[in-house]
Amino acid sequence: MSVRVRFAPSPTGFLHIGGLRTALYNYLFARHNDGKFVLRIEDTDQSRYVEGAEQDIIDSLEWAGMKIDEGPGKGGDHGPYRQSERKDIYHKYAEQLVEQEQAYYAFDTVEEIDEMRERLKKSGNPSPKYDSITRQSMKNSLTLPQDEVEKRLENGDEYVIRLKVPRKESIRFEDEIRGHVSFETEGLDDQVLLKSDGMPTYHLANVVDDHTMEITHVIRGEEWLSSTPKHILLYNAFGWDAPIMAHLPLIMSPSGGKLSKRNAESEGIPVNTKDYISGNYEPDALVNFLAYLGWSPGDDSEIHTMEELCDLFTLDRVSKGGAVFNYKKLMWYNENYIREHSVEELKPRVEALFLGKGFEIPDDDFLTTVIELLHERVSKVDEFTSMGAFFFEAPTAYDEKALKKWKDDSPMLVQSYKARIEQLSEDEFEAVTLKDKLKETIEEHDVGFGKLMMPLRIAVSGQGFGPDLFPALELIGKEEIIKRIDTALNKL
RNA sequence: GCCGCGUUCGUCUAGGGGUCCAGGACGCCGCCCUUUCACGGCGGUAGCACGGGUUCAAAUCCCGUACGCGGUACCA
Repeated sequence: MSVRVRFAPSPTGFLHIGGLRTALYNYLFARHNDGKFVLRIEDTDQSRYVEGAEQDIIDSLEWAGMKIDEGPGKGGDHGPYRQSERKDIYHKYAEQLVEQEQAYYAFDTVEEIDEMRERLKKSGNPSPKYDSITRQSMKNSLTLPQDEVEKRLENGDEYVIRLKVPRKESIRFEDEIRGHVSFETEGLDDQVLLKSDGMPTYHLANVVDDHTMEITHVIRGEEWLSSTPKHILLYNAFGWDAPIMAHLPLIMSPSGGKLSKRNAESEGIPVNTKDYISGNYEPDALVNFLAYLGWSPGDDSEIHTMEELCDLFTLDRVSKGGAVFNYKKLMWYNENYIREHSVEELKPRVEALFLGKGFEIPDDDFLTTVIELLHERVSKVDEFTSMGAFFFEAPTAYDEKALKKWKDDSPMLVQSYKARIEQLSEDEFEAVTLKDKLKETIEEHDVGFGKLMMPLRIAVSGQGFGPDLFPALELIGKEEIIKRIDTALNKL
């Protein structure tokens, strides 16, 4: 049987980075096994539906380099791939369960259920359930006379369909990642399968879809582990074989807890994939990083392309414990990938970034040189424009920290250097010569290299760090450099 | 509360009874390279949650405790 996996997010907002990793593991597993990667949109909660979320999911997957085999907009033999378009299917299956007496209609209002729970709580039951005991005193097709049930149905009274969860039964299953897992049905509510708005709940829709879409492996976050017995119960009720389950460890925030908008952004970690896109992160770096958050190939390797990851990925190497998101490691990956990308690869993106900042690029050689000069020093592609702005315009301000290196003798030294390079013709204004002139200057005044270097760098770029200075001076050109030195001498 | 899952350096992890006084990576620190900033190279720092078993031998197996996380909805 060929492998089919699915990524099944709900369109309730932008795609979360944890969701992206779940998608990634599904994708890697599919590719590794020559299987299919299906996207299914779980839009059964109309109140939480967010316009544009589905597109965001699709865009995010594409950006990260995951190709969908079947899904909305893409098509396939198992559609539709949006749950809101499969209502009839769920109805049919829910009714089937009622007929089989494995489920029943319930007419209780939310208020009535709350009341029941409150009452039981007061009488000492800490976690009251709508279960095999309490359902006997509620308004449902198990307690109401047959004709009243029919009348209510005909009248169009609101109802839900609930699963008849057995009273005391052990549900055991094998999880690919965790091994043996078992739950008792005691402690489970009679799950609502069909909501009063006609939509299925996650549990029903998920099971029906996974079965009808012929999903072989369910790879999802650990937050679903305790729902799995409900799903097993459903598979059993339908007489279907359950797919193989694999529950992934959660991605945690450095401050503790499941990575969420709240606890992540306060740590400087973007949570939505779109933030990584607009933040100019390298998709292959993020993918590499995410793959290693909860999985490792077992050797000492760290850097792998998507293709290599597809090759290496197996579920038995996924770890069980939650993994804390390490932003610095992500940045390390990002730097690595930038360095691995050639100047030619980088060029269009960097050009767009510079243009976006309103800088005019004189010619292609100029851009090439700028990128070459900054290539090894940049950890995110947008730093080309922050670190490299001075190639295009004179510094508008001088970095305060850098200014500490602007000492009493700095003006004199800079002045002295300026006098020397002013003598140079345009042709002579090149890196080697400029460096020689600096040597001459420091020798004359008997000071160390840094004594002149730093002030010069500050005068020209406004910063205390940056690319190799002499080629930068050459690129910017004599006239402009002299001008910047004069300005600095004036201001500082 | 109840149920479930987890726990190896600060973080991601390797390791699944002897080869482990625990290996790699990020971070941090130091040195070298570079008369600048980086890159790079080299080295250092730091860990088997705790307590009981089982065994000649336990990071590895079992039990318990602690801690963390998740779930407990007509949300997914």
